[in-house]
Amino acid sequence: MPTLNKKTAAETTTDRLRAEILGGALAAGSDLPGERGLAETLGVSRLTLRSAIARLETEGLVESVHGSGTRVLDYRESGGVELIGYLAAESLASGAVPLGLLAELMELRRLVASEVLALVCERASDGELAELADHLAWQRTLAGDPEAFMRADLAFARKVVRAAHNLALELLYNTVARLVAAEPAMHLAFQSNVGQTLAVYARLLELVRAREPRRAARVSGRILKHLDRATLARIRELAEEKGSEPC
Amino acid sequence: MPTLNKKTAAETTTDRLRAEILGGALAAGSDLPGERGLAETLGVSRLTLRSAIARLETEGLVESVHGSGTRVLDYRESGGVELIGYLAAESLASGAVPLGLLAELMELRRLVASEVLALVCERASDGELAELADHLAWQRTLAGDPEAFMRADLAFARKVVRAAHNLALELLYNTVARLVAAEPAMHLAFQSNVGQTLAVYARLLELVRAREPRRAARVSGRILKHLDRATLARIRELAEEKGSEPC
DNA sequence: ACTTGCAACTGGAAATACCAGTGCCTCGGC
DNA sequence: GCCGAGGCACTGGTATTTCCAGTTGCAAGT
Repeated sequence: MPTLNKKTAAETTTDRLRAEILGGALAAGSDLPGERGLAETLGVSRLTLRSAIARLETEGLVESVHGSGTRVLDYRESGGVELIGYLAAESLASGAVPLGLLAELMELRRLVASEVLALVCERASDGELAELADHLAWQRTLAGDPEAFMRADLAFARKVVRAAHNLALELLYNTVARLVAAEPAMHLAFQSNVGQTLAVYARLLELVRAREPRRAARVSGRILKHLDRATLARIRELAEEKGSEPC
Repeated sequence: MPTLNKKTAAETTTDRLRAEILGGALAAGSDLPGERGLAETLGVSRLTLRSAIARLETEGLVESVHGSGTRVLDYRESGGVELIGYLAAESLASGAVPLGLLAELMELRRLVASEVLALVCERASDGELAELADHLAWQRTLAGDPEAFMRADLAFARKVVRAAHNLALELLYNTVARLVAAEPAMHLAFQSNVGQTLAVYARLLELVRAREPRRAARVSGRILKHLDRATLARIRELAEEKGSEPC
């Protein structure tokens, strides 16, 4: 078996520091300890630490100033979208029932989706729509395999976005798709409501076929809202089951 | 005067490699030269090169595999949102008239904005709305100073997004705001249409005050579409003027 | 012809030394 | 006593070197 689940030291360090920042252990506005000292504390070389810090800097969590130091920033003010994944995964893993951030993420996805569908109405070729239908038929056959289903689901979303013919949207999709695929905790959201999801997709496809952008945006928004609500409810059920089982 | 415009070597290297990838000089699917050789070619230490590559990896432009090599990826498939800035800036700087990507970015911003405004209708407190009005009055006084106006504009957008009470949306805003602020070429889009922009903001504020989400989404979408079109036209004018001047 | 294993690549990590900004703190002049 | 200039002790940034650890492919032995 090839390399598996083996994170590099730099990644591990990045995750650790990020968790401490998002968790509040490293307060926003405070200064990070010096690289030399911190490296020793964490048990890694200064080099590894630096690459971790560099990564956090691109994520908008810290800011390094040559000669001065490295300051922890407020992620609400400067954190990038990539953080959603970590935050949502945390809210899922903590077993907390609120699931606030996951709900907000779903809301964002929903809002963008309804607008995307409107664009698809206007711009997609008949060929692209046919391809979407084919994909959906194929995806239906994967309902039993959660992992494969998730990949198919992401691929479907990509095709939809691509049919909107807007590169900016496609790049945004890439970011979201990556974090969803990377965070195992997020997979739950895909496995918990397969049947209803497929049914909704079919309805959306019909909507798009009608080529009425305005209506598509409105109706799809409503449909997806229902779907998300059901999915969240299902996730809560599962969490409670799991929580009361091992006792 | 303190440090100014002084990019670190790693940043310079990152930009250079990114430009070659986005420009197609380094074809997607091909392998990057080995780190040792490439470092010498670029005239930097292997360490600096590595940090540049690490950054490109987080942006989804390349993929490093221990023992194998570093492969160039197709940014359309795996590039993150952050790339929009570089791509848009390039399309602006190249003087090309199409401005395709900038238009697509504006479209994305517009779609999200109209949905955000709908949320603001539902969730913003009266205090938040009042604050928005105050901010707008203040921003009006800055119409003469492009730099300050841009910052105020970004701050206004942030307040609007915050009033939607959705953290995921706020993080998305952070990403977009950062790239806009970082790319000088993008500032043009803010300076080119100040008067109309302020007028539009005032109308949007009225819309939100009416507390009718559906209508706000619909009308704001239309208004912003007009504004974006006018701004693009203005940018084209400026580009042509500048293009035919130095001859 | 197939398998096995050993190089010779690749990237990952470390230790060390040095460069370059910042800021405090002291010392000297006023 | 106050104020400013300079130096020193931090900070992060870069370079160099050495070694570790996967991956790949060729080549020798079966």
